[in-house]
Amino acid sequence: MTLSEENYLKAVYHLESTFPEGVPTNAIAEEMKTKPSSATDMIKRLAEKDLLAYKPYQGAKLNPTGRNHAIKVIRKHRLWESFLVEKLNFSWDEVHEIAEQLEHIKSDKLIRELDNFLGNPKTDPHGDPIPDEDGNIEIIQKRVLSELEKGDEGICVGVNDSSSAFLQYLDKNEISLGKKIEILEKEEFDNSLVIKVNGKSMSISNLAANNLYIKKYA
Amino acid sequence: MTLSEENYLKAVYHLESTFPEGVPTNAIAEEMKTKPSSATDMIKRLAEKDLLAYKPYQGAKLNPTGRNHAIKVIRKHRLWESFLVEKLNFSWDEVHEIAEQLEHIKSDKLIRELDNFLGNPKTDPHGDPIPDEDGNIEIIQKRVLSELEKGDEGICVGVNDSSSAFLQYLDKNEISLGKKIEILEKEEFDNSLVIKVNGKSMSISNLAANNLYIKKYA
DNA sequence: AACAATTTTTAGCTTTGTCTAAAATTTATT
DNA sequence: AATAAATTTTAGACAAAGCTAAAAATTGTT
Repeated sequence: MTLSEENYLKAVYHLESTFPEGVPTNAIAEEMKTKPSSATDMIKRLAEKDLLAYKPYQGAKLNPTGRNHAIKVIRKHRLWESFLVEKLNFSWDEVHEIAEQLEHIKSDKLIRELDNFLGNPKTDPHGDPIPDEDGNIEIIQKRVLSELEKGDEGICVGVNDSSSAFLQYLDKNEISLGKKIEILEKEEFDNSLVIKVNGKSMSISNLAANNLYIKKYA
Repeated sequence: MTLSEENYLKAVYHLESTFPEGVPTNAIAEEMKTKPSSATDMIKRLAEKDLLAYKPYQGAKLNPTGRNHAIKVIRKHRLWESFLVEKLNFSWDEVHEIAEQLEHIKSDKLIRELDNFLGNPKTDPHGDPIPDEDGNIEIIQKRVLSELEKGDEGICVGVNDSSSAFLQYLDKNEISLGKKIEILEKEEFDNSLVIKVNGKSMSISNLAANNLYIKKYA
């Protein structure tokens, strides 16, 4: 399994939630920042290797073997991100690129020991669940902040956009995982929200609210 | 700088102590487990990129830029080996292959933080010196055990052969870095030695004694 | 000095993963 | 249903890094 093959599997895995009937070539190409023709080539190779199902013009669907591989890579990515933040003083907006490299290191023992060393964390620094050794991945029920209604309350459990820009915006406004958020107002005009967090009220754009995951209080 | 280029630089660096007048193509090919023709190709590319001096049939010589790159890779390799042993319960014979992968991860901050996290170790688990951030590498004055004479004493400071087989042999005989070793006898016939270590005497073959570095007491 | 042996280089081919441009297929629109 | 638009695939090229086989240069031996 080459580095590039692993990255494609991961891309297909992530896109499957948006395209459950088959992930389009163009979507894969965009995710991988390559051209559709390149994506086609790679998808064919992965189908050849029996990691996914592919019918021309019908998109790609991981089979259990391929999904397993993808999940293993994701497990490694999220464990390394946790390591960087917990042990090496990285902030949550600095870890993605490095974890993209580290996730391809091959050693079962390494990742098992790393998991133990970190105390078997359940989620990574962005709130995403870390699959266990057998590939089981906990589905955290979450919704985007913008879905909530006036008066609703919840806690911040993750982000959809892991870009430095967004994460630093959150840092600046003291919004982090575990924080309690209450909807004070919904502005019809631009779908922005007024929320209460840290006892203070602030305004948050629809774009930002679309990228913040909340677990609503029951 | 590709992974392969980094590995070649490292190979040339290691071979320069044996071939100070220029590292022969064949030696590089052997070290890299490729064919001489492949080595020639790569050496030319590295010369093209101004990392080493190359004249056909004259071997390769790193220039300061190339040497710097090589040392950085070696620094990363040895820090990762230390991490694996100190933090993740690896033994010294298990770390080499994984460090070969980890040494290519690109992030200055990562390696700086890792160094601090480990408490800025001076040597790796095999006794090899870890270069500092500026590429300064301490030359530990050492000699192979087989050079010592009857009655000499010293402490074990490193190994020349990092193979699992050799390291496990040392483990089995409770020889590790820092151990005091005294030469009780030299056997003329096969150049084996009788040594005292851990208060017990044992016999050690010439081959083994050639791969164990000792710092002789002044 | 001449020939043999060794070392090194060159030339040409392969695979991986990318690209562009053109062809084919599917979807949308009138 | 026919045509336009969008998507996807095919065909052919390219760079990296390796290979084999053959040529060239160097070194060693008589």
